[in-house]
Amino acid sequence: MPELPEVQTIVTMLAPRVQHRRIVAVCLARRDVLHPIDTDLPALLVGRRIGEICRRGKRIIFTLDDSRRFFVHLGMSGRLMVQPPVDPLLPHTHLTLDLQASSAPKQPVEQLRFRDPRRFGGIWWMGQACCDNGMGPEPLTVRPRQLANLLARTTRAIKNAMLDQSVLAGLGNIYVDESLFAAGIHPLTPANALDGQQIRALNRAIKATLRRALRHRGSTLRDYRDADGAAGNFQKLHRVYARGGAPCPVCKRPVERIVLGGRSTHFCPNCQPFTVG
DNA sequence: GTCCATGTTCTTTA
DNA sequence: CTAAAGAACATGGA
Repeated sequence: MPELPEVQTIVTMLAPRVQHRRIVAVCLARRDVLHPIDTDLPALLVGRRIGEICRRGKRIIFTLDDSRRFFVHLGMSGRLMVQPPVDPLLPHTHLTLDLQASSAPKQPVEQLRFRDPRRFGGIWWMGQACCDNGMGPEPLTVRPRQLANLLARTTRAIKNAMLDQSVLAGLGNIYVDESLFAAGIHPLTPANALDGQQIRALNRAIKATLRRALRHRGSTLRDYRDADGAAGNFQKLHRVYARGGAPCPVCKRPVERIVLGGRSTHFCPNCQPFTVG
């Protein structure tokens, strides 16, 4: 569910609400969302203050005041919300952190809650480690030359290459389809067959698509909610994603839906012609 | 009952 | 051997 714009929206909201607050209690409802599974989370977290919160790919990285870190990945259905303890605890709430009230600007005791019905997401204890191993560059800042080098290394369909987090970290099914449409590139084009002009178009399309999605607070198809439980708005502006059969917003011919790598892929055959060479 | 889903990782195939 | 394709994971909604 959550791709870069959704994850970034949550991080931006979370930062001012949890930064510098002390964790006074930890409730882990089930262990299998925690990695390594035998991590003693209460011992590591209780008494610590939360420092910086940042995003890397689709990961939300929390740095503690002892410079140790953990990250949360939301998987398909994960949510992170900040709410008062009196709010009813919804099913599939796997982790709750009680955050101390601060005295200065009157701030109530609040809880940071992680819910994830499908449990594709989870919490990863990092310690002092860096989590960049095997992760591709950030799509918002990757240089065209770097993008060209990454894509030249593989013959896979460009759609599959862009979904690979070791190529680019943060894109998912929605933003790959939307970026390829904006760039006018057919999703089945072999990644190493893109010419210089297509690479430049794709580089611009990825950044423009992500920035627009960020302005609209991400896409809510079904599960995604921000840190206050509010839906995103960008789904209303999708041009091809989940619009199979609907008219292309540019040429009005029907958007096509195919299955690629076991996942639905949407494109306009007219605006994204298949050309190799 | 069936099919489908925003992600990742392990297994199988070429 | 490597790269790529496919299956599996768990739950809920249509």
